[in-house]
Parts: sequence; C-alpha cells; structure tokens
Amino acid sequence: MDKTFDAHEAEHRIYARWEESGAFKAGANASSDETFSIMIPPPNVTGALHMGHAFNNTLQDILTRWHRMRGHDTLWQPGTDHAGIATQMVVERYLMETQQPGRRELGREAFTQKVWEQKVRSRGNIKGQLERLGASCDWSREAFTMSGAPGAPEGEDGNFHDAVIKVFVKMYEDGLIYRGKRLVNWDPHFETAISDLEVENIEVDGHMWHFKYPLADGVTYEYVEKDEDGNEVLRETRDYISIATTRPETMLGDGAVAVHPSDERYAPIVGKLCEIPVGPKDHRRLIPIITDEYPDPDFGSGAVKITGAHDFNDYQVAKRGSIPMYRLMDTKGDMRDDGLPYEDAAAVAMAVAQGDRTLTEAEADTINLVPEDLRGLDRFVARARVVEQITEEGLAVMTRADDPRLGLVAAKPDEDHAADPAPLVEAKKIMAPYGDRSKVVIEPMLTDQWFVATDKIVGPALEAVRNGTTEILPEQHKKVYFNWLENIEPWCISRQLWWGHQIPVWYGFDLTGKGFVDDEGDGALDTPEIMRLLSEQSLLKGDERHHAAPSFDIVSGLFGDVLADLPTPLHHARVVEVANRAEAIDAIAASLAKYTVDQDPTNLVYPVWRDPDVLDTWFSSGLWPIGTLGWPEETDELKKYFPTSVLITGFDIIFFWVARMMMMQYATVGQHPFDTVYVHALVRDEKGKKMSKSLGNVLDPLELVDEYGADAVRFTLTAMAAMGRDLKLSTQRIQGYRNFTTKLWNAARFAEMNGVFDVATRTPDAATHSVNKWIIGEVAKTRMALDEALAAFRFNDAANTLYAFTYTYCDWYLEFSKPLMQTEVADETRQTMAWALDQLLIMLHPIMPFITEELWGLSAPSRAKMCVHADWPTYGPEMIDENAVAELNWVRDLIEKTRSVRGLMNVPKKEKVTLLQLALDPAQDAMWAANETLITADREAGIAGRDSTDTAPKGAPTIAVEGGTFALPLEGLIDAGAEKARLEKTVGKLQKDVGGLEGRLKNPKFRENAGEDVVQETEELATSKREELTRLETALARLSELA
RNA sequence: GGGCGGUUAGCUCAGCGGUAGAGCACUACGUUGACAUCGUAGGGGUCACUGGUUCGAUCCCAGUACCGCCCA
Repeated sequence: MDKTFDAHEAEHRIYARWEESGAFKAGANASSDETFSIMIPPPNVTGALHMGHAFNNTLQDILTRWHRMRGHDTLWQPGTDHAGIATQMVVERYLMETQQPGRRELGREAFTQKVWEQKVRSRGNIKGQLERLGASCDWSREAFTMSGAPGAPEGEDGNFHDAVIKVFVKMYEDGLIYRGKRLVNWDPHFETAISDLEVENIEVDGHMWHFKYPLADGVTYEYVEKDEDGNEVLRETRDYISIATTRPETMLGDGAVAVHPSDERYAPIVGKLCEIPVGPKDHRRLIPIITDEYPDPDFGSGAVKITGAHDFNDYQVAKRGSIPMYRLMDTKGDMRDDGLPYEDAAAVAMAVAQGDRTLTEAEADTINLVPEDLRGLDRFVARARVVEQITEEGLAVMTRADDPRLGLVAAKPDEDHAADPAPLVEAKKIMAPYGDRSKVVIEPMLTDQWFVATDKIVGPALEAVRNGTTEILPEQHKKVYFNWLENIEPWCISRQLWWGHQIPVWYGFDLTGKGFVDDEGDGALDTPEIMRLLSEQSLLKGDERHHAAPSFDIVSGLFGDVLADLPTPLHHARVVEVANRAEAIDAIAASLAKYTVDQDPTNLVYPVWRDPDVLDTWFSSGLWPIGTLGWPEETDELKKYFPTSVLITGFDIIFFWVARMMMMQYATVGQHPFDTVYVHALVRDEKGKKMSKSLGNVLDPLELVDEYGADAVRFTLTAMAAMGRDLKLSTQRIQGYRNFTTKLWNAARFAEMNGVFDVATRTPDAATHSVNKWIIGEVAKTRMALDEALAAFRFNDAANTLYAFTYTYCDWYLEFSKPLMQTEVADETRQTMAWALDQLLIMLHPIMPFITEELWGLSAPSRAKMCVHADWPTYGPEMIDENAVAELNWVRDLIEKTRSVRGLMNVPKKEKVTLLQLALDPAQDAMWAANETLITADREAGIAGRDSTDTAPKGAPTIAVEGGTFALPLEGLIDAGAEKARLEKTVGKLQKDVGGLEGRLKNPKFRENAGEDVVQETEELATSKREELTRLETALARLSELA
C-alpha cells in the first residue's frame, strides 16, 4: 500500500465499479421487506451543483447507503427539473452569445427544440457532478419533469408530462383550478406572470412625491390639523387634496382618492370629485374621493390615490368600492400605446367617474388612459415626465429648499437659498418588488391567469404535519410551514413562457351567448342570420368557452356543449384546432361564408385554440414523488416506494416545493408524499456570508473534491450538519478531515504490515485477551451510537462518533496490539483487528464511500460483496465485556497520567523509568500484572516496570490512580517547585469537584428528589475523587516537608 | 410592523437539568518505529445580561441588549 490514499485516481474507478455492478439499483442488496425511498430534489437541468447541493446530496446518500447496507429495499430516485423560466433564460442567453437567431425570430416550436438540445447537452453535468460526490442514485431510473412532453426528442420519453396534464385536468374538473382576471406579479423582462414566491422585496432608495389633486368645480374646504391633544395646529382653506406617492406614473390610472372614514380633515370633501393633475389640460379626468379602511391617517397626508390595476392594496380597495381599474402598461412594462386616443378614453373614464355609465373589468381593461405624449415610454421615463409636468404646472406640494426630508439634495440651513421654495420630494427607503430571476422591478398587472384554489387543498397538508403523519425536522420549521399554509394565497400557475408544460385548455367562441336572434324561430340559420352572426362583433368579442382535456381529440368532444344548442346548420360544425383567437375568427368567418354559398353543413367548422401559456415549473415538480414512480399508472414502484421515506431539502424551498408537494399529492392521490422532511441549513462561506456569484465567495464543491477528495468533503459537511443552524464552511476544516482519511488509510496499512489482511477468519469470536475484548465492546458501542444518530437524522453526531472511535482504534488499540504481535495472542489479535477494521470500514462507508470501498477491497484477498453492499452490523451490549472495559480504562489512565507527568516535567523521552508503587489494591494489581506488556511498551509513558516501596524518594512526582499511588523516581531530574505547582493545581480542581459533589450529597432534598441512580452515581464519583484527592494531598505534604 | 432563530475556548461550532466538549488555531517536546496530510503533553471558558422555577440551571421560563434570517 502507498502511504496515502489517492482519491483522485480511485474515485472514478470505484464509482464505475458500483455502477457496472448495479449496486445502486432500486432494491439492490435487499434482504428484507422494509423499504426506504428518497426522491432527490431535482436540480435545474441546465444548472451546476453548488455547495448546497453537495450538502443535500451527501445527506441523502448517507441515508440511502445506510439503509441499503441494512438490507432494506432502497430507492434513491434521481432526476432533473425543466426549470421553465431559468432554462428559457439560459437558452436565450446562449443563442445571443452564439449569434444565433433569438427566441422570437425562431418561433415557439423551433425555440423549444433548441431548449431540448440544451437539455440533452447539459443533462450529463448534473449526473457527472453527483457521481463525483459519490451519490448512489439509481441512474437507470433518472427522471425529468418534462419527459414525454410533445416535441421531446428521442430518448426523452417517459410519462411525467402525462402525469402533469392528468393532474391539471382532474383538478380543473374538481374545481381546484380556475381561470380569472386578477392582479398578478408581472415580470416585464420575461413578460410573464410569476407567483408571489418568485418576488423578492428589496429595500431601495426611493422618493415620495407630494402632489395636489385640485377639487372639481372650484370647491374649497377648511383643512384643519390637530395635535395629539386635540389642539388646532393648522387651519387653512384648501381647494385641493394632498396625495403622496412613490409611483407618480400610475396616477394616470387612478380611479379614486381614498381617505380613512374616521379622518376628520377630509370629511367635508368625501363624495366630491377631484382632478388628476396630469394629462392634457383640456381633458383632465375627475375621480371621486371615497372612504376606505385602508388609508392610514397618520401616514403622509392620510389620503391615498387608488390605482387598482397597478397596486395590490389599491386593488383590494378598488374591488371593495367598485372603482374601475385602468391598466397603463404593456407586457414589457412600457406605457400602453394601443386603443382609442387619450381624449376618447378619458371621456369614457369621466362618464364612469360621474356615474353616467359603468364598465365591466374587461371593458375597463381596453381603455388606455395614457396621454399621447407618454405612450410607448418606458415606465421610469414616464415617471420622470409626469413629475416634471405636475411640478411645472405648480401642483407639487412645496417646502423650503433646506427641508431635511429632501435628503441629500436638501440645501444646508445656512446656504443663501435655504428658504427658497422647493417641491416636496422625500428621499426615503422603499420596498420594491424584484423578479428573483430577472432582477427587474415587478409590475402588479391585471391579466387573465390560471390559479390553483390553494385554500381548497391546503387542509390535508396542514393536518398531516399537525398529526405527525409527516414529520418536519428540525421542529422549528413546522411553525414556518404552518404560518405560510394558514395564510395561503391563490397560486398563479400560468406562465407566459414557451418552455414548460403547455396548459391543456382550449378556447372557443361562446356562440350561445347574447346577440343572436333566430328570426323565424325555426332553429335554422338562413343567410341573413348568418351574415348578421358574422358581423355581430359582440359575438366574437364576447365571452369564450373553454375546456380542459389531455388532448385535442378529447377536448373536441367537450365543445359539444356549445354546439348542441345551436341552430341548424351550426350544430353540425366540426371542431377544428387553430393557432390562436385571430385565426379562429378568420376560420369561422370563412366557414360561414362558404356555407352561404354551397349550403353544405359538413364543411362548417367550429375553431378552437389552445392556451399558449405553460405551467409554473413548481406545478410539475410538485408532482415529483408520484410522477417519478410512474403515476398515473399503478406501477410496482409506486406501490412499494410511495409514500417516500424522507425528503431532504433546504429551507428556502419549503414554500415553493415542500408545501406544494404536500398539497398536490393529497389533491391527486390522497396521501402524504413523505414520512419525514429533513430541512437542512444553508451552507455559507467561512465568514458567514451567503455564497453568491456576485460576491465571488462561492466554493465549488467539485474543486474541493478535486483538492481534498470526495470523502473529506462529505465528512466535513456531515460533521457540520447539526440541525437548525447554518454552517460556515472553511477549507481548513475540510483539510482536517482529509487528514482523517489519511489516518484511516494508515491504520489499514498498519494492519497490512502485521499480516492482518491475510487472516482466514475475521470474527470477534477468538478474543481472549482483554485488549481484544475491549475493542470489540468499543466497536459495539460505536455501532449503537451511530445507528441511533442516523435514525434521528443527527448526522453530526454520527460523524463525530465515528471520528472519535477511529482515533480510539488507532491511538490505543493499534498501539496495544504492537507488543501483542510478538506473543501467543498474536493470532487472535490479528483476527480481532481484521474484524474491527472491517466494522470500521462498514460503519464509515455511508459517509466516506470511496476510501472505505478501496480499503475493503485491499484488506482481504476476496470478498463476497463489495463494501457498498456489506452487511450492516446489528450487535449490541452483549459484545461489551465490562471487566475488559474497566481493565483497559485503568491501564489507559495510568499511561496517560504518566505521560502527562513526564511531559510537564520535561523528562527526556529516552529516559525509561521504573514506577515506584507506593500502594495498590489487589484488583488493580491484577490489572497491572495482566497488562504489563502493554504498560511497558508505551513509548510516550516510557515505563520500564514497577518496584514496590514504602516511601517514595523526596520530590518524586506522584501519580494517583484508582486503587493506588505511584511515584516516578526522578528526583534528580525534575524541579520540585514545578511538581508542587502541578499537584496544587490538580488538588485544587479535585477539591472543587469533591466540594460540589459532597455538598449535593449532604443536601437531604437532593436525596429526596433526585433519582436513585443519580444519587448512586454521585456517591461513586465522590468516593473516587475523594480517594484521588487524598493520595495527591499526601504527596503534596511529603513534597512540602522537602522544602 | 409580524414571525423564527442565535449569543458557550482566539476562530467555527456541538452539548441542553447533575463532572463544560470537538475541530482548527496557539505553546512545548518529539522524526529509522502504520501515519509529519503525524504523535505526545499543555494553555485557554463568571456558557451575553437580569430575574424566576428547581435540591441543583449553560440547559427550562420571563425580560433586556446585540446579531442573523423569513414574511409584510
């Protein structure tokens, strides 16, 4: 064997052997009915593994390997996520970088093909990276959240798509999915709706502008402000109401000004109209002043402008007060440039404000209230223009130039122009919503979207965690889970993207609707009626019908509900699929026109078009547990491995993913998806900062694996995986555990040098010597502690248990074995060592699979199974020989104390000493006798033997052990003062200990209240400490005589 | 503003009712001896603060201070 383990060389070779032998396949090495299944949280297919993945997958691998070695029927299901928005972004960037035609130029189908190509190219990345880590996934079952989708290339078959579509249709039919026009978070960069979870609220430097909204018709009122005690502090006659806003450009879409009902300042003008101070002077819009509970009288002026189409709070107010919502922007976040001229649009809005007419939501949406000079502008440019225009007109609220609220631009009080008037533009921190992918400001936007009625499916997901069906660890995350689910909002699941599962819904015109009159009442259309149908705009503009189905073939039948009631010949119409609404209009027009000529009803068509949107990625990944197991088919794997055992994931996706999987699995198959959710902490850099590309503090797990080996990286992460707290990763720590692998390697090398690799029987049965009996017991203790730790997901305890045992094995067992190799117990020692090493390798394997597999192969001529399938031990207390334990503990204590004295007294190492035995009880005397070989072989203690004596030489250092006292005959070599100091220190500590213990024992209440075992333990401890104290005090007294 | 968590050795962190621990760092000694990617020994702590519960509190409870994170 070499002196060190060459991880770089070995890892690939070993992984290949595991793979070739099918070691990771579902059910491999199974010898019991017990199953264990774990679903990988699917990484983004175009992504790269970061430290969080390394951590997460290490923990999953540990559990998987552990269960597999225990003979359970084990599945670790791997796969990747299509990650809609993220992947579309990656591919678009790639097309740009490689100077290929862009997304829009390519068109949907060609672009989607490009994404598939990218998927196929990058799929190997994730797999390769997980392999480097040693992840023992069943790669033969690798899944993808979009497998089997239309357009998927060869080799990308599978039925995940079927599962997703089936669930959508079922949930739609059950009323759990609905379509509606709602205010949603709109990402102007990607031009899609996103869910509220994909919005990051970031505090930025912003401004609060204060503007005057003049009252209509020259109305004035007494504006009175009072202090807390009700004393008047301000009274003036005003012809306006003051409004504060951080988003002046949205003023164009205001539908009202709201004040709190209790706000006395504005009571005189509630119900009156005021003017929006922007837009062409001739066509200023008037809006009503209303009351609502929403405005906070103590914030700003207390009056709030209501822009229902561009603010979530305003939306609620507008809904409550039936205030029209006017959308101002297009999908790119630019000011609208469509529809009627401003003058006409404003006239309609005026009529609404004055109560002369009402608008449906859809009608309001068609009205573009952006003045011509602002149409098509970027929203932030428009903001600046609006501010400029209002200020020029003198409708900005003014203050002094040195008003500190102006922030950095405020004049200093001693400057000349400090008293000059200035528009009141407060500089202040505001929370702005940003897209988590696009990093642009999100715009609340009124659009038609699909939603999951989460309130209807959240119940079982909450109940499962409440009643323990699914356990969340660490416990604190339960509260987070409850808190979110108890206040859950509808989930917007439609995305205006191309990469994803296209929503299985088709639309058609609602021909049964208003506007059609059958003149003759004969149930048949004559030519004039058909012509009227064609020209009847309201028919084609009006409501649409839609149906959800897994395919067009099925959906076409569903449109029978529209057609059946139609007069002849329309009910003969054939349902055909067209690309979109515009094509549908053309198709139906052409079809009817043709009919008027040939009167052939068989040529009539009823065109339907499919929803172009795709589903939120999390909708499909929410089905990961059942989808990967072949649902909706009743597969064997589904029966065997579902519900899954454990989900290991980061806290950042509890809402995105965990909560939704809970809801979706219950909504779909009525079962909990996993028994336990283990939420691991965040991996930070060594300074505690979150690793991020922009900070440049990202540790690449693969680089670490290259440098230190996968086992060291894995062991580090495991040792730091204490529940509930973030871990700060430093390379120093990894290096420490790399050194640990070297230690293990050399322990095996020692065994090799001593012929241990060649023993025929590797069992604990041959042990007769106490050293061998002792290590067997230590192995058993380790196995018990390890299993307990792993069963409780206490990964750090598992790692530390193994670490400590490995050092015990090396420092004590291997050292003690050295002299024994020359004695008559050499054979049993080799056998025991071989067994113990095997056990150590087996127990370390889940955490450090590579080096243990390598040593497993090297350390025996031929093995029945690889380490990956080695039999996990089950032995326990029966392997512990208490006498051997007591004996070895005594020997170790003697050796340690001797080493300590020598070290402290700076006794030269070559100086072997014969211990002077002042007193020793028979039990301990026997222990010495039985282990004299070991005691005298310890190089650090340097004990030559023992001589009984009545009195120690003056100034000789004293060693007190259980049952006796020894002295080191070193009076000439050591400094009596130093020895005195050493003894005093130890005595002081013992006195403190004994004092505490005796105080406790003397307290009658302690004896009354404490458990019997505690009392007994305390008594024993007090006795042994007292004895040691007495011995050392005696020694100290003797030393004092000397002085 | 609401919620969650943290404060233990120089650093990073375990422990969580009854001897305060690990790794790294530090100091001294040691290299033909399985391992210098090493060994041996050592120094280093009013377990944030203030109260309470208890025979007993680093641990449980309440409050204070500071630090993080999540949600508005």
